[in-house]
Amino acid sequence: MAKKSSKRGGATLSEVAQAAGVSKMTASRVLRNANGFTEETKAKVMLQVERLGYVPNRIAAAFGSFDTSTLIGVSVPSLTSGLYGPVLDSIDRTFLKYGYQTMIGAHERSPETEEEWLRAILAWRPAGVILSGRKHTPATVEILKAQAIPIVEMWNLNTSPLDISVGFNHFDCGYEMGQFMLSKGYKKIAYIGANRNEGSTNLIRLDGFQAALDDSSLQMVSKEILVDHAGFYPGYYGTENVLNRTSDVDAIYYQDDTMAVGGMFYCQKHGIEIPNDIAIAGWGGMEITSVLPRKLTTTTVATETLGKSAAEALVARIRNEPTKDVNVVETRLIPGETV
Amino acid sequence: MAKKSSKRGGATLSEVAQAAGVSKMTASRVLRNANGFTEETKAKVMLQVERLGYVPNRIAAAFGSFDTSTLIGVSVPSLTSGLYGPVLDSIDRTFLKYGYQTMIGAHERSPETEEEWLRAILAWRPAGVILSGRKHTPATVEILKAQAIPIVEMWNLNTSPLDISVGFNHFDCGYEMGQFMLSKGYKKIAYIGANRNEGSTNLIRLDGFQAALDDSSLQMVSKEILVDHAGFYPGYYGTENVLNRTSDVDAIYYQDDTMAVGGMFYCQKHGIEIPNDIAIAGWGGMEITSVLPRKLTTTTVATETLGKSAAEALVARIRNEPTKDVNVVETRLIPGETV
DNA sequence: AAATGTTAGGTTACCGGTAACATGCGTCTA
DNA sequence: TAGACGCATGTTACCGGTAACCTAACATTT
Repeated sequence: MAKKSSKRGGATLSEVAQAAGVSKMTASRVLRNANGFTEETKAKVMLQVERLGYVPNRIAAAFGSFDTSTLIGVSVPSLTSGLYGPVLDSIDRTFLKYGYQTMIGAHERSPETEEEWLRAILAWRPAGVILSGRKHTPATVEILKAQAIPIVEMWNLNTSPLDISVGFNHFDCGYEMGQFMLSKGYKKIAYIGANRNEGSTNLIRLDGFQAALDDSSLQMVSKEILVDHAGFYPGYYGTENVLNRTSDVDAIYYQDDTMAVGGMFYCQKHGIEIPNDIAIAGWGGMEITSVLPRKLTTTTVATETLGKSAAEALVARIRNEPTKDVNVVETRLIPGETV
Repeated sequence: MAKKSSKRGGATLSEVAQAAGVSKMTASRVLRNANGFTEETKAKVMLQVERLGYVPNRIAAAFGSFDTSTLIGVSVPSLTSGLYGPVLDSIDRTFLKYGYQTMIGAHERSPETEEEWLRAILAWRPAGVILSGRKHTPATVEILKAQAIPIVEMWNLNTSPLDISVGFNHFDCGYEMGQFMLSKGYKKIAYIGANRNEGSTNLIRLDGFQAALDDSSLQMVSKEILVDHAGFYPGYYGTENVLNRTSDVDAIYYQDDTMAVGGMFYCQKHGIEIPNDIAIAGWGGMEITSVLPRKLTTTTVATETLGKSAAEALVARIRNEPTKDVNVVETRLIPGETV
């Protein structure tokens, strides 16, 4: 009977309107809570909405008028990392509160994947996008300019953002930790990290750390950057590498807490005392630090705040409310007991 | 000049077609790689696509014909958990390979949030959805039936799924671990977990574990289920609670590896030897286990496989290819050295 | 009482693609 | 060589909402 069933399941607005005995425009007004209808009319419409199990077709709505998009694209390097999870949770919750849906993509730390993802997401005409990572392909920048939509660059603080930047000052994190280590008298300092590509913000922390050492004219004794995701095992393994190469190390700065914990376990296994034999420090203030036998020296970052701020900045920009272009999210060095 | 600029940035298909000197239908065919055009025509169209920076409007496309949706909704309890991350990464990658976009939502372990999210996502008329968690509200089930779209229930194995189930057999995981502990002679066994609500699949593992104990007519000496996310600190804290309550415990089964590690740290701090004084076991085979001084007794789960299988099953169903309704993803008990 | 404003509600056109069908032209077969 | 066929391409209608505009009824002002 149904000729092709181009329509699936749900009723359409017209059907709801017809059942309620009003025009579909009136039904539309009721559902959008625009004004121009009586309580009585509203009741009639809502009754039919309920009865017919009407699910609005956001596609048609978005199609008709571009300003109505409730879609936000969010790109992160990875969903696996311990730190992006909380940020995404926070972003997701915040946008939900404001009535937006998020479409998350993982670009695996490659600007090319990011570009590919961006093309896909822009095809859905989102109201705005959140990007992370510091490098974009030239094409990415071109496309974004052409579409002229609000953009938040998140995670790394960018003083000349495409549009809005919300992030941590990674350079300062590294610099501060470098100074802290130096102030404690360490002289034979190593760095251990793990990166999949050049654009990673972790390297900015290394730059800051290096700068602190440079300021004291101190050479780093060893630098190990594994081609891998940051994690417990890379930390363990990286430590092994560094200590096999140069036994003369008195402090190690790790890319993040998971790697630092990996290093701690290596030291524990090999009878190396922390911080007497070797001092270690991480970054991120991850949950595991709360159970370590010795409080880890690290930098805590407010992932929840970052996500919330990024989302709120984007919403404000979408709504043409005033917003700062550059937003720093606070980080705090925790002295701990391992340095 | 532009009257309202309802259009943003990009060129439309009509503009591309006009520039190429063909009808928009022909341009559409070229872009969709449908057949019915010469190489020469294709070249003309592609040239203009390139020149004008054309980004197709997926909304309009999806609007016109419902079978074309390339959108997949994926719902998980949380983005923060260490285990869902890899699953999502894997899902995302797999769908990308098949030309679908994913829209991820976190439902915070509440069926009500899941329902809310589902309504939002269905408004976008996705080609299919992946849900996790075992409980859905009655309304959720109603809505899904009305929409008649392919569904994968993921994470927990469900022998009578709404459509397709891809998951781990949590009951067996628990049962196996129970048997394993019993086979090692432990008699005073406790369980420590952390849940935010009733629907959590973790409780199924507990059921299985309990069943193994029941089979040997053994009573659990203590059971601690914190109202929290699973994590290192809840594991630490839960252990403290249990051991303060009953010192007479010789083995603890934890909800997952993070909690087990938290417990390990508690024991380490209090001079409790593992496994001599207390045996511990976790679940998940998380990355941290690779650096522990003593190999953790746990159950490894193939998160990558789960994500890939879930995505592939959904794609097959969408394309009307044959698919099994119930797909078990393997789990493996790792004896380790802590039991 | 006429002019004016206000408000609920209807009408029309359109967003940008794609399915379905129509057309026109060259090629092959009987 | 007529007729049938195949193939590239054009034409039309439509998807489900919403903006913009219009109308009619009633209230308010002068």
